[in-house]
Amino acid sequence: MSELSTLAAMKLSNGVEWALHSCVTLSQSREPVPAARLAELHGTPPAYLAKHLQALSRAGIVHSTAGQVGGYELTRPADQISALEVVRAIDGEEPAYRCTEIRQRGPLALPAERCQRPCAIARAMAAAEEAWADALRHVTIADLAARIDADSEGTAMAAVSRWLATAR
Amino acid sequence: MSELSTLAAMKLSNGVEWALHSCVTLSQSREPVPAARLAELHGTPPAYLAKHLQALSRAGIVHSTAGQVGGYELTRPADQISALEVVRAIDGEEPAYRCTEIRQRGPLALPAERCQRPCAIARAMAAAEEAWADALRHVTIADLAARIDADSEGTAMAAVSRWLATAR
DNA sequence: ATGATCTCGGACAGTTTCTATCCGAGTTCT
DNA sequence: AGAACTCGGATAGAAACTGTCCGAGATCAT
Repeated sequence: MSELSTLAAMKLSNGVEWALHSCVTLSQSREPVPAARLAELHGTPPAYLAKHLQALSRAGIVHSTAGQVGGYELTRPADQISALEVVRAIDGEEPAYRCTEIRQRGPLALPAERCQRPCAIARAMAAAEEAWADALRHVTIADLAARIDADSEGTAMAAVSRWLATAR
Repeated sequence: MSELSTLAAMKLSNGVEWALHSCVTLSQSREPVPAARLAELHGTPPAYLAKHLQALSRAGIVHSTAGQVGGYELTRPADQISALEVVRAIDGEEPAYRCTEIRQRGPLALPAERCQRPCAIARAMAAAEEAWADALRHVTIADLAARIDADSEGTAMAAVSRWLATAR
């Protein structure tokens, strides 16, 4: 009788973590930062991180510049970019719970005309996701940077700025 | 310039929907209901639904009985089973966001002794997931059944009970 | 008591999604 | 104008989800 529990879970794409850290890092530099440099700082595969940065670019969160002095930079001040925007840019806009209209199938199927409002189960799941989104909507990249700095007693962000400026 | 958006999203297992509907259905019957019968009612693949019902059984939400008059039944009153329990049973206990400790990697890696508290980004994501869980924790299977019944003006649950009792 | 029928339970493939990588298009500096 | 460096999308590999099958166990009829 082994307590074999499946630890699958509502998996959030791994790139979300890298994207959030990248945005916090970018908030500490006014000059464009190449993807390879972000990958080196975060210890992640360069090519794969680049793919996620492209998603941020498409979402209008960062702006990319090509060429020798190119790289990525935030399009707006860090206090005007919410964590929710970043998560949605990487993970997609589609809700986690997708109702397949079970009530319209089987021997007790309801007619479509009586299913204009989402079913109660879908409503409950949507409300939960809205609570999740609200929590992330009110957290900005600037907030995250400030908290990380506080955790390190004000040394972390300065160290990042210093590292970004050196060894270009 | 096609607005090609990736609609991947924090995908929640499809079986969550079937499990929630199954629990609502089981709340309308005091006798065990076979998996094949639930699948017929919901219009889902019988064998695959059975797989998810096994997960509910392992989580202690339903009790299975073998044999000719066997099937699944709820282990507790429907007002003592939260939607969160059902979702967790199917989708797993692991949080959606998994921190890989980026701060401990790269040239600016922090020593492990200064990383006993989760990093600020992980804390923000955990808080959002806790808000999501709270919303689902306060919704019971009985609530869902009552709301579905209200949506159909009090006919849906009676129809389910009637269908379960017939054509055995 | 025995056999047959019906049930659940875990082990077995197919398909989609995520992970990871490479090379071409465009831009800047020499 | 040439060279070096950057982003961008198209291309393989791995993991997870989706779907299915057959065996183990229990109940009812004989």
